[in-house]
Amino acid sequence: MPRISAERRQDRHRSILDAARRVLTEKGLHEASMSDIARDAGVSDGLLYRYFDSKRALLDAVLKEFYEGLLARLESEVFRHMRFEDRFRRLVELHLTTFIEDPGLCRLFISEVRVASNYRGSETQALNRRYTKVLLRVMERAEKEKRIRPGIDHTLFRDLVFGGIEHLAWRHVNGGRRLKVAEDAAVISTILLDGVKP
Amino acid sequence: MPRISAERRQDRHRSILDAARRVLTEKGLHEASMSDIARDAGVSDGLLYRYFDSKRALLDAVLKEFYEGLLARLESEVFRHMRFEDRFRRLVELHLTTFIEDPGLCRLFISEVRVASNYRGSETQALNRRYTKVLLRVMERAEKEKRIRPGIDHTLFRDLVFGGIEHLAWRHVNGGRRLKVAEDAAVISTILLDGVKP
DNA sequence: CGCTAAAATGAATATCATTCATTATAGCGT
DNA sequence: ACGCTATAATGAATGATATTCATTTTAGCG
Repeated sequence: MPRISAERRQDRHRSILDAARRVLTEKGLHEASMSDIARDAGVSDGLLYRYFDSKRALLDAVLKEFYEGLLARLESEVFRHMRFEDRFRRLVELHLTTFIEDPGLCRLFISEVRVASNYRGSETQALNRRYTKVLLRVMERAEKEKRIRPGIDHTLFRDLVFGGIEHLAWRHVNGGRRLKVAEDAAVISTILLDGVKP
Repeated sequence: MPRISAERRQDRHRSILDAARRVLTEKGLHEASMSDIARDAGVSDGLLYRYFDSKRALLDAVLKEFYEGLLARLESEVFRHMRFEDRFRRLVELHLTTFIEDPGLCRLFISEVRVASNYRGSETQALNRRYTKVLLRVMERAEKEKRIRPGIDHTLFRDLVFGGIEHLAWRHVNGGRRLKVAEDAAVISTILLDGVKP
């Protein structure tokens, strides 16, 4: 028999998750201490561990929520288009948009999660898989309809697309070259589409 | 008047650097402690700080040495070829080869250095710039000779190339998809070259 | 062969993540 | 309304580890 209501537990959970998102995106994983997060959430240090197993679990939870939103948007937007080229362009544009909208979370994901030693097999990796799977689905369809040249390794092309965009966007996230979404998306898409044309 | 010879100082420096490379590539930055490195080098913890300012400085020194080797090789190999296509293919192949030859150092660079908050303006970034500059030089020449379509943003294309390869190779470094250098390099090069053809 | 400045040491310090003994409290049964 | 108790919440203690610095050792000159 629990002594606090499910609502209260949810509220606490949310306060902590929100605080973690704010503090982690602002200061980065290593600069942000658990005490910073606890203070921001208005709870004691120890309580964090009744809601999350560890600092990393907290980070993972923040990014999981972020990723779920991205995934829903990507899936719903990309398949509105019918032609391969339009789908691909929309995917590139949306992916770039993410970096503009949430540089802090993108930075966190790239610098702390994707490269972590425990990434393989994690829930975050599963989400990342589903996210990039959208492109694979788009390509399978395109190959059937002969819109792309046969014999291209889809996973290799996927890595080229997401890796290339990420690298480009990283400079934006770090305050280097400014990203102009529509324009850059068009250039990237054109190069990559020409690269796989029949 | 120093009480040890320059040779001895060099030897110590090298022992520590070698130990750091071994320990850091094997255990990763956070799992490896300064004591681990000191033990491997056969010196006391404190002495590390008479040769390097901090753990990060040690990491940077290890990667600087690594990068200098890569750079020398890239510059000497790529410009042996005269045609744009051959230069580009060679660059892609060499870059992929690096991930096969030194997965530990590549992993360290990607996960700990390129994403670090103090990367901008660092010596390592300068080396990275020189490294990727090779591609920019190749492209400038190619554009003058009309081997690539005009109006392509070279830095954008550069990010696409290095980002794409890195992403692909990351799976290799992490024990995922196995990299077949010659074959994968050919596929990547073909896609990207077709993408910028006049 | 002692002297001294620099090299080398390793115990002490500071900073966290995490744990856990202790205290506070929600809400049930009476 | 009022204890009672299981759970929530706390925050000081623990352990790990980067870094510092007072102390010890040593190279090699006069």
